[in-house]
Amino acid sequence: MSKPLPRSAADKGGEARTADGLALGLMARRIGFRMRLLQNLLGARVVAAFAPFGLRPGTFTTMALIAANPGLSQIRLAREGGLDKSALVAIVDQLEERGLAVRTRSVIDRRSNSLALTPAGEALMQEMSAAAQATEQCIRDGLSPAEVETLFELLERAYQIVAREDAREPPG
Amino acid sequence: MSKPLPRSAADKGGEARTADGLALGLMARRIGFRMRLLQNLLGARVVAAFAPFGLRPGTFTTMALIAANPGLSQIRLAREGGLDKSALVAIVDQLEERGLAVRTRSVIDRRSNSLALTPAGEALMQEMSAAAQATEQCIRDGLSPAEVETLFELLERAYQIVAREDAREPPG
DNA sequence: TATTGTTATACTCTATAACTATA
DNA sequence: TATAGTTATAGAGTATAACAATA
Repeated sequence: MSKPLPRSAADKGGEARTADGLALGLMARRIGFRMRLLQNLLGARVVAAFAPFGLRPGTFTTMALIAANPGLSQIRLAREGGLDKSALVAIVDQLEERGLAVRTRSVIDRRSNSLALTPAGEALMQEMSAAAQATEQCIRDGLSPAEVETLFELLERAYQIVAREDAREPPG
Repeated sequence: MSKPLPRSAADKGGEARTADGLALGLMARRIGFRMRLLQNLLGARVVAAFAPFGLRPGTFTTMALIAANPGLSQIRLAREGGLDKSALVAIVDQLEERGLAVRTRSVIDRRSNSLALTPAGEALMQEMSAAAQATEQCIRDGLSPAEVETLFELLERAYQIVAREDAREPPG
């Protein structure tokens, strides 16, 4: 408690601060908090970028995961997407109403739905993906290509580390 | 659109997937989404770690920012913390009721409150900070010290890049 | 006239439990 | 008996607007 924290590259030249000059204090060395600061900014951009499409970020994520995993069931999508299965119902309803996705009863297990995007859904997803990537383009431009890869790699490894530990002993 | 994405270190050996094997598709190259995957896991851990204290993560963040910025006003704290000023009233109320923080009218501008932690608030914040750091310890253990520093540095630089661009042209 | 803190209100998300049809 | 999807409902979180005190 009395030992000083090691001075990191991230706060050399003084204590780490927000863009408006607020000191981060104990939050400076919290990975989760540092990610959230960045996501607060990116999230606002994504909401604005998706507004013309009339869909929310979570709905787009749902579309992208369906597209990448044809025949995906709602229960699995809910678990992986970090939302409740009941919350997903409204999202899939909305996608069906707009003709972007379809539910078909699974022939293997008739309790579950096989989800798939329609061609219109595929097309819209590609458009929205481009809009979403544009919100992060400044990061790709401001970092070197190698640094961008390093960021992806470190986020991936951190995620796998935590997921593996959770698998042994869930947090909830 | 027809150009294949460059194969990155983060998804070498095949498409990037969640811990449960779901393909990420277009989300694989989204910095915001990759951070959110990790935060979904960390967030559940932090909520569990804070439950014994009877406080939520946002309340702890508020305490930490007050501690690092003595005399902070509610309006500035709300702006920086990414929440509405009206939402902050309930949080500060709760901190005052539990004797963890105090409001004093600013002598410079009597419209604004100067926020400060009480000694009890300082002590609890230190305890909660240790509990929060413990939720991320496996990442610090699983990555090398240099990699941890690189992760902090890249998150910091990405944040500053986006914040600087937002300052020129806000997204909302 | 603009800003800080507050209150009230409405809206959205989320969490929980129950219900059905299948297994 | 357990699971996938659905529905209903209640609680928490968030956003908006209005107000009093102060600048």
